[in-house]
Amino acid sequence: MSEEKSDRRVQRTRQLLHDALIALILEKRYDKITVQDIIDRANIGRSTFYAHFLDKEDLLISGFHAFDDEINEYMKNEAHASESEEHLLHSLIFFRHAYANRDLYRAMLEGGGADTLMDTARRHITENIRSHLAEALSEESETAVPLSVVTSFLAGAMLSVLTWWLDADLPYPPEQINRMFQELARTGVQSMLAN
Amino acid sequence: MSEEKSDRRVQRTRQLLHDALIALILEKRYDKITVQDIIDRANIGRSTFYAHFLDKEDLLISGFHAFDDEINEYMKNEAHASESEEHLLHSLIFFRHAYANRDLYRAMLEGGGADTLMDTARRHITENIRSHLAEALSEESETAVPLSVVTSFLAGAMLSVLTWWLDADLPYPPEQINRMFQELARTGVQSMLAN
DNA sequence: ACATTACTGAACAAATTGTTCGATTACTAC
DNA sequence: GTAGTAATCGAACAATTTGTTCAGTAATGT
Repeated sequence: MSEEKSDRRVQRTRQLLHDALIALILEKRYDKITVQDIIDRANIGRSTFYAHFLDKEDLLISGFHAFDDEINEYMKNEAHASESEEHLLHSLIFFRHAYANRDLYRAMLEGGGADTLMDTARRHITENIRSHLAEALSEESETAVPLSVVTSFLAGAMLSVLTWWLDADLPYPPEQINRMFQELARTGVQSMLAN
Repeated sequence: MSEEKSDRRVQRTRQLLHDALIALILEKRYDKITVQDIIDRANIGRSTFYAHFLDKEDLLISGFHAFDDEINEYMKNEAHASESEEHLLHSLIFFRHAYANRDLYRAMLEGGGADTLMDTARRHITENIRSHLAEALSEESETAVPLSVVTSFLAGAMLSVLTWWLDADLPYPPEQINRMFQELARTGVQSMLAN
């Protein structure tokens, strides 16, 4: 797992640019952010920017890849720690990770115009859910609702609740919001209406 | 309900511009579309464009308002026709309306970069669900899960399933996809795992 | 300490945006 | 139908933004 980038300068430059972009996304809409804004904030020369990234979006995507690696690492470490039989997807891990990285998540999920990130996040969660569901629904159990629909249902609900939670400024701890989500996902809204 | 715009020219111009934008969104990402693209497609002069709209986004939003009015009209007409006691939200109406206006919905939900529309759509659905739920959960029924969370859960799931359905090229009729959604929303995933 | 590699900053063409204005055309009301 | 009003056209414009180039300077690794 040795990093290929030995030169500190490239690490610093890339980090500064990523940080600057995240900070700016939290301030204004992604599509209103210019390359000039980014390099001013990062205090990096114009030509240097283009030496590292193709354009603004390349920086954004590249930033997400780093994030992607991190969350995968995070999941590997936390996966066995959580009682996975009990839950129908690793949602707690997402809530915990979002809790620890609020700003990044906010930038990702609310940052206007940066739906490349939203899409990637959705794909990520969707994949997680799909694999999780696939083993839960052992082979031939034919259900009335196709796997794709269930997956899309849960992924959408998950992302939406996550976004609401961040938007509302984390009114509950990760464990609690996760319990609510799991409850809704498992038994549906019916139980709430039955009293 | 008289229209204020008597002059045909302005109606034509605005319509042409709206149509051109929708067509273009279905072809390429919203943020890659220039004003020049739009007026070329619509065959409208540059100065005319700016006589009607502030910029590209203004055109987009204004287009959605027309859509917004239409779906409200649609819901008023269809609402009593559907047996609303049976369902926990008017999802069937959305599925039907999306079925009848595929292209517009696709442009709205998948059109890269146009998340202004996605947001508005989400807000619209959220509002619908909230009011619907509010009366279902009569006054003081204190539930473990707050209304905001349920609302966000259902709205996200609804939008996600709707998008999946459009993406998959309408593999089921509106009634069927709606049944699946209602089933998942009402009884959750539990029932599927219990066999 | 030395060779290598990255960063700087200024200058550049190209594309895009949003505005202005006089000439032309279409519309409505009468 | 015609006259007056209002909308459209199109060309020209400054201002931004983008992405590239290159020679000079600084930092880095060995």
